[in-house]
Amino acid sequence: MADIIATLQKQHDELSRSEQRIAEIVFEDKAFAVNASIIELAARADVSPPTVTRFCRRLGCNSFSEFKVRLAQSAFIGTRYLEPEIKVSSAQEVIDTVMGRAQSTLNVLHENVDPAVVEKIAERILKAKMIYAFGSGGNSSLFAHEVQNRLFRLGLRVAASEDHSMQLMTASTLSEEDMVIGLSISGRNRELARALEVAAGYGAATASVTKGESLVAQASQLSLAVDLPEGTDVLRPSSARYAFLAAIDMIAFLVAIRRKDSAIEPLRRIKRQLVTYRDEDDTQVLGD
Amino acid sequence: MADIIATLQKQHDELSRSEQRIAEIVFEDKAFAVNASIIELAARADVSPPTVTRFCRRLGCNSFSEFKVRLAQSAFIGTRYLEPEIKVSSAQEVIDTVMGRAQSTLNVLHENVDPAVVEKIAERILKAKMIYAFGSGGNSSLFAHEVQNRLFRLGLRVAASEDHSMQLMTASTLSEEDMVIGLSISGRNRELARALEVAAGYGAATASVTKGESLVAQASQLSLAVDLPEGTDVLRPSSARYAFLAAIDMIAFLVAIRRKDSAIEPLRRIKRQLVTYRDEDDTQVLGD
DNA sequence: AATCGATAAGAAAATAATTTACATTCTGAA
DNA sequence: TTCAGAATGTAAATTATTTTCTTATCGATT
Repeated sequence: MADIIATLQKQHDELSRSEQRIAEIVFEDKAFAVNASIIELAARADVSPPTVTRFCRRLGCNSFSEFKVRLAQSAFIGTRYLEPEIKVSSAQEVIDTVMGRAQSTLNVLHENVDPAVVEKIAERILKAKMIYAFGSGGNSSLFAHEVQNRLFRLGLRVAASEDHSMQLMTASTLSEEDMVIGLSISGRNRELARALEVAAGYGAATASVTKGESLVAQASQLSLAVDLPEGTDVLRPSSARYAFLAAIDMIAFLVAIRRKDSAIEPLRRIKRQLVTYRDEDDTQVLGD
Repeated sequence: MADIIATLQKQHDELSRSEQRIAEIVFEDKAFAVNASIIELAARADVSPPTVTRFCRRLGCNSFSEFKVRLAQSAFIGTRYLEPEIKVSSAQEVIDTVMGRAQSTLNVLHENVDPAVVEKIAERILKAKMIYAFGSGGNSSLFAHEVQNRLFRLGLRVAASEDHSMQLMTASTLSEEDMVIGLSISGRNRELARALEVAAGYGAATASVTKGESLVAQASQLSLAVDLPEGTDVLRPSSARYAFLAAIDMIAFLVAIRRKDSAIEPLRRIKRQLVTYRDEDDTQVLGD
């Protein structure tokens, strides 16, 4: 069941004028919307109650109260994120803001992610003899290491690189047995796009997790689109991080499931090593 | 406004017998309670509707619908995702599972994070002349780099290390002007705990983001507790990642706000370099 | 420009949900 | 046992919501 605010944003253009007015108010003042009766909300939007009911139906709810419940379930979390410039100063406000943005970002990804692409990338990973994860810049290099971190636990051969030159050189040594996964938030990493093309030129499979339609997306055979609105406030932490982590999570999780039997043994071994070495409590997280 | 489920548990003993029966049902099946009408809920608890109204009032709500809204807002609603073993096989199920766990993990963090500690760590970071972020193992080393990635953008001096030996050697060179931030999911990283103690021994400030009460937490002066239930299924991706990322996000965000004026300039510079070099569209994410 | 069809939106009626007011039934202490 | 007070239910009143039906609006077509 999708987040109602996300649905609201997505369907905004398909709403009638009155409905958009309701949407506006809901969006602007969720605290009001969540507590108001249908009559109050209708009055404030200057429409009739039946229009509000129709508005709820259009959003996939059976009734106004179902709408309110769904709104309450997401409003709490999402409130702050969508409003561009909020005054934030106390620690509690920072916490709420960070959480709100993270949640909202994940919701946006959830709404837009294409299962077919996740499936295809996972399948291709399973076929590869060796996998290279490429990403540069503070964030995307992190993602490359995350890919490595996740896949090696499944007993796959995988290397990560954040170095453009290494990426390019590596790409030119590949063959049909190899696969390159490119990571880029912006999708404008020219060097990465080049490396992907070179790799493909030598027969390697290429995939990316990046902005849809971007340079990097176009340079790869498979591309999982992660499209997120990024604010303009320079102080704003890039909440895209959560979405990329989740995207990688999805791919890795599916790979794990698809090769379940052969994946358990490497994990067991890693775990045993860590436990033996560190202490006896084997509930600890794999590899910290 | 307190969480309604928490209120429910706290006031449990002061409720009458019928009210306790209602509480029971709400607690057992929140999904039902949140969607049911007062009549349905009353019927299921085998009480009359007015008793339900009285129950709501006792919990500090003015009406049944206010109660429902508060219930829907309760973070506990999200915890259904934490239920251990769901059979997952299709890509869509994987996506839903990954998203659900990520959201739940974030909810748990949101519930438990201590704003005072976030504030203290941020304040201490602002005082330090140099910051070292230490973490090892696939996940925690990622977090160390995340700390570095976030703080250098604010114009702070920061280095990350995932190497135990380097951490220990570095720790022994520090002074009052330095600060070490230790990252560990499990909190059982003995080498990290040692490095933190050594650093403190030489007068450096020490903080950690790790499991509460753990070895690493005890070894540091300030510790932001991130306590999450970790499943036992070895195939399960560690959703703790999201919570740690968020925890770091909170600290970095607060640091950014506290030194707002001086933080904008470094960010502006980083951005200008990237834009000039890469392309003209300056909406791209800082550092990809 | 006139007309048709489709969609949107409101009015009023019908229905359903919730609350209030009041009556009854318990419970436990004197 | 009896009585005060709390707890609960019944039924009425109120309020909220939805349905049905009508009117208005807009755009396309002739």
